[in-house]
Amino acid sequence: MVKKYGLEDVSKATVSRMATYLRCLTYLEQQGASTLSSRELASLTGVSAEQVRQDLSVFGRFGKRGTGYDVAHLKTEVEAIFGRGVERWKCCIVGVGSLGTALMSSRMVQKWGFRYVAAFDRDPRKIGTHVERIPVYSIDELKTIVRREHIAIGVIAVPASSARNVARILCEAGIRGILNFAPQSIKVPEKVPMLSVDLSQEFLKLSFYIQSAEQRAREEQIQIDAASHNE
Amino acid sequence: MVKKYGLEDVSKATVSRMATYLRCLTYLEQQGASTLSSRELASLTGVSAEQVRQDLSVFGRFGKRGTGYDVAHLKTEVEAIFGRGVERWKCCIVGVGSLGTALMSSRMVQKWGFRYVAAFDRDPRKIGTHVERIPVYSIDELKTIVRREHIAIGVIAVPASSARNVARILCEAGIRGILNFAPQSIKVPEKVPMLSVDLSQEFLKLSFYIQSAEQRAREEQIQIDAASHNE
DNA sequence: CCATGTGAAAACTTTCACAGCG
DNA sequence: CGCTGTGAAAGTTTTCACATGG
Repeated sequence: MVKKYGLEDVSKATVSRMATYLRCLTYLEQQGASTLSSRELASLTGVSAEQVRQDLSVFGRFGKRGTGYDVAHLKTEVEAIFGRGVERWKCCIVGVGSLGTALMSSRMVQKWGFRYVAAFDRDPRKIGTHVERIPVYSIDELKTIVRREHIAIGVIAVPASSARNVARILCEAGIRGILNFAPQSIKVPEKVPMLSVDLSQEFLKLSFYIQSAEQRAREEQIQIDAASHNE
Repeated sequence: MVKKYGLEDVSKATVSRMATYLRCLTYLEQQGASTLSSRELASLTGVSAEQVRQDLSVFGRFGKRGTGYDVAHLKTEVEAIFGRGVERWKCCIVGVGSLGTALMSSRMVQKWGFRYVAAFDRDPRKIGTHVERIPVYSIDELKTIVRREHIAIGVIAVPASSARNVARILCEAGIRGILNFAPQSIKVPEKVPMLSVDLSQEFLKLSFYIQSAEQRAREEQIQIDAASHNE
């Protein structure tokens, strides 16, 4: 039975992997690849082949038995799952600091149909200017502009101390989803999806894994030493 | 039995949540809080109280029954788990574009003991300059400088097309861990921990969740309409 | 004969329920 | 009496194994 996506709850992990598959498919299409097997896609993304097939089967049956998947076709299907073609997503960014500016200059994001139409800041020296051709407004104008321009996505790139207030204003303005880059836990109404990316947390996690890997390596070394001692 | 951390394999999700707890504990300490219960920490981070207790119990027993946890003490313990005090982590950044510059100016990262000591780029106009007081070198000097300075963490902030090559050079230089911000799947030896953050993937995931939430809302509306029609 | 698609088993994660301690 | 710490249950995700179709 072919499942139709949307209704059923797709796991977070699957959504995350699907985005990775899409990135790989884009890369492969540029490289001129025409077909690929689940095993190849698995090896490129670092998951198992069964996982790739299981993930894709949530959304439909895209492969040909004995052959694999058609790169261009699968890419189109996965793009559709992420809403490409349905509409172009209008975005705004709150906080025109170094991170905000870096996000606005990202070509990658634009490539997937996301488009910044406004930026907001509190600093009077920034208000009225343009960053990457995007006009910078006062935060006081946020609600009016988000409503008027039908902005779908709000990106929070302000310091932790203002993040909660910005999230509240975005929700009141009727934003459809939030991407939070401030190092602060934020509660939003359940109907407004929010994803948080905390860059400093990634550093902390990495340092944990480094210590963990090095401890494992030391323990293996002790095993080897013990074994050679018993020779 | 009190488990000692390090040896056992802690799940990725637990490591991630521990980093979030640490962020909250820092915030609470600044706010002057002295103790907190698992339920409070849970509510602040959006997980269940049992989850908080289960996560913490992997590393030890830090609470007092009937009272909860001492904020300052728990913060110290969690910091220790992430390697605070053990050493200060020397970092380098490869790719002095807008994202690289934004990462270098992040005060947050420095706060946790991470310290940039070198930046690398290919652009001759950037080589020899300083960004945020950090010297910019040619990528050709990477191996020498990483080895000489004992740099632990390499941050990849170059375009996707150069990411794999940069990762290879970092590994050859004996880097201990990698944080990859390039939208590219990279393979590194198993002994070198690597975390990848793909900003454009976060946008894609968010658009999936927005559509998913809005479809759910529409279906609920149909339910309500049907119910009122049957009155 | 090859590789997908998929039920079922295994592994893992979260929640539950409550014993035990301050 | 309240809240932690923790085995065990429930729930979820991943892997396995193989039927099915090009």
